[in-house]
Amino acid sequence: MNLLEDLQWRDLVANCTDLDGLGLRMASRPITLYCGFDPSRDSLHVGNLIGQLMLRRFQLAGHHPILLAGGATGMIGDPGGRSTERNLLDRAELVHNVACIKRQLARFIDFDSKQNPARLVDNADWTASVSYLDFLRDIGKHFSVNVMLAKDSVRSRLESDSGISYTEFSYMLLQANDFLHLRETHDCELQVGGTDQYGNITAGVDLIRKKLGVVAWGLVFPLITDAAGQKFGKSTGGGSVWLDPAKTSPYRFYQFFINSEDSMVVEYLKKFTLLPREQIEALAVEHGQNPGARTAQKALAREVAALVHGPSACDDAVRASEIMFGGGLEGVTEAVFQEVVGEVPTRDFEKAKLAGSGASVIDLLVHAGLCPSKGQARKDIESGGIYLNNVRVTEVARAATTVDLLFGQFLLLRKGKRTYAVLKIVS
RNA sequence: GGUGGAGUACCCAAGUGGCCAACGGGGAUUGACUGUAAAUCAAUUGGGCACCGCCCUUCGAUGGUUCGAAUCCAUCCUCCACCA
Repeated sequence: MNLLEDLQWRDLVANCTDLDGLGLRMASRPITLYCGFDPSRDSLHVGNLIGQLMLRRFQLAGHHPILLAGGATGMIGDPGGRSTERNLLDRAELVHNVACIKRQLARFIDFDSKQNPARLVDNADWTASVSYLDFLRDIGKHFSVNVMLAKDSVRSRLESDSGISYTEFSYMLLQANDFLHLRETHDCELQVGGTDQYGNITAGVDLIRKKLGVVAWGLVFPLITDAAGQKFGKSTGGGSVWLDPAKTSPYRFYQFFINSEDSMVVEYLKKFTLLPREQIEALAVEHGQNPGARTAQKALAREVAALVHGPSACDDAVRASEIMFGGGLEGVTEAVFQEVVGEVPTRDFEKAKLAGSGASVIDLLVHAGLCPSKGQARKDIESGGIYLNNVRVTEVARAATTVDLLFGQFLLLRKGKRTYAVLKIVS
């Protein structure tokens, strides 16, 4: 099974400018491809994983991946997939975001391969210096406004109340120019992205054909949704699932995938892991026979966490999960507990407040960020949803004192079955 | 530009002088069940407290009428529909 067949089996091919032609081209010799990443935030999230993995899959098959950080296009903003004009980022913020994202991308893909090392480029490098007049003459001349207006990303915005600014309308040209530039300087013949990028990608393919008279390909993957049809990783209560361990701890990241729904887990295994087909099919069979064992979810969470955070951090997350959901804290050593502390949100708390009659659990909950208000904290306790050191709190007026400290400096708070927070006592 | 209609809590949506912190639904949080599920059932869902009761802040904005308004009046802002 070749790469394209594998991608199709994984349902990762939503559209392609010329699948047969691309297949023939890839069969002859390695191809260079690129995928762009949006620097509108200072971290990528799980939604970006598919693109990164796509590059990784190509790299493993011997092709040459290029990761593009949108330092220039980020100044403009892609009009696709949104109903309103976006706020422009200032330059300093953008530079910071690009730097952060570069670090994340670099961790994911092999830059040291002898055969086909990945390369990282920033479109600001070739776009920032181009003059407006040159751009209009050399690039803009090749675009028909009629065609641009027909693209979904533009049309949906024209029909919306907020309309579209000239700035965002121009976004497509910039992305097309990126592809052209990479075609000329890096012999890059393929661009991959999400389906929402298809219009921009075909704009680049057309531009390359017009300017250079050569063929280029575009391949887009479907947008991933959860069982409710929501955008993947966005509606998780706590906001987006980020790749940055400071934003979403490896533990929470692992938990996110562990909680994948039965109906989706096989699809996720295909799309979010590099596991071979045979292994995924075996997991699917096992999952079908005994979904309660959740072997598929465990395999998925472990694979993805290891890819994103490394095997070591992944092991810690697994161990922390076993402690959190394995029952009480009996027999837990301080060393193991320390690992848990690293995986759940931790706040400092002044030791003096625990003296005498102590501090009320209600205040601790609010301080730890587990409850938004004292009233809510009180209600949570009344409904039996609050645990101190994994023991249910039955008294609303329960106060914590130094007697409750674990290992002399921690208080473990829990709301519901799976939401934990740790207070670290400082003097 | 003309005429008509609408702005209510996270979202949708009742309420048209006191019993309204405001029906109902969705979402969210918690509990039971369970697989750290799904489905189902139950509770909670503005904030504070000396918490089975009281206080404060909310119904587009600002003023006003009234013992008392989300509900009446005036002005303003914003959206929508129809006509030009």
